[in-house]
Amino acid sequence: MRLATWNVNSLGVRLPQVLEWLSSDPLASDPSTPSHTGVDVLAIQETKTTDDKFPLNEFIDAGFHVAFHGQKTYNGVALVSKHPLENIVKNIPGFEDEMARVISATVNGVRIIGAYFPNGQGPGSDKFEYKMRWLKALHDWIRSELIVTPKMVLMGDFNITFDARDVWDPVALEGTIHCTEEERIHLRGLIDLGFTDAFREFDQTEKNYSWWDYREFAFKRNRGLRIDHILVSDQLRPSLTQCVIDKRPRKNERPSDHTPVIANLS
DNA sequence: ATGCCTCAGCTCCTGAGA
Repeated sequence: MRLATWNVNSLGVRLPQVLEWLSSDPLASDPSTPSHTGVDVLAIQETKTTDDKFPLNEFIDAGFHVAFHGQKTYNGVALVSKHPLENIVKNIPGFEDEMARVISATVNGVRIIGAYFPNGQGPGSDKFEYKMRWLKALHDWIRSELIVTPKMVLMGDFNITFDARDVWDPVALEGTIHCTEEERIHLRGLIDLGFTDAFREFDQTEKNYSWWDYREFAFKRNRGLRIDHILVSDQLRPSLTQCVIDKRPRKNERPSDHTPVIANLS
């Protein structure tokens, strides 16, 4: 089962790119790819669209099942799947939140959680405080969910780097948003529940990122961050065979500032 | 340089993103 996550920064703008990407072989550029099929489940973040305007028919016509949880202007998440999506849950149960950031469903017996973690703006801000509360709520919820469905994938735009390898200039950006110790403690807290960062299970080239600022030719200069992640639970880890970042969509015209991350489960 | 792009919306400026 091939899984992917992509912050599209407006599905209204990026829908054609998403459909094109889904219909292509997302790993064709990787010589080690074992097969040539598209993704089974794609988690989308920042749809920036209300549910009544979600392009449901476009995905259905392309042969996909879809679950979505949107809001006006900001946030919004969706799961696009070749297989039926069961037991759909929106946001973190018990955590009061007007923002649409999480959507979960079971596919082929695997619990899949797609999430758009808060940005957090900067340490000391109200938004940073919200990010910390949200991360705590996510951790407590995932801990209990893992008992129910130990085969679990948590993927999305985490808005947190693991360490210096995920940061184009770790010295200059130390302690800034996405790179603070407080955020990384929460990220490691999720790992400690029994997850693996799929990307680091495999040999990767250096300076391998999933997001680049639109400004100052950041992509061309590879000034990026790795903030989009796929975490697989301990029960799924033995079946993990590959994890790559597909940089090709970042070269599109009118690209998202994020690019997809893909993991393969045998 | 609380900027540089990009996107949505009570749209020709502002807030937010990361």
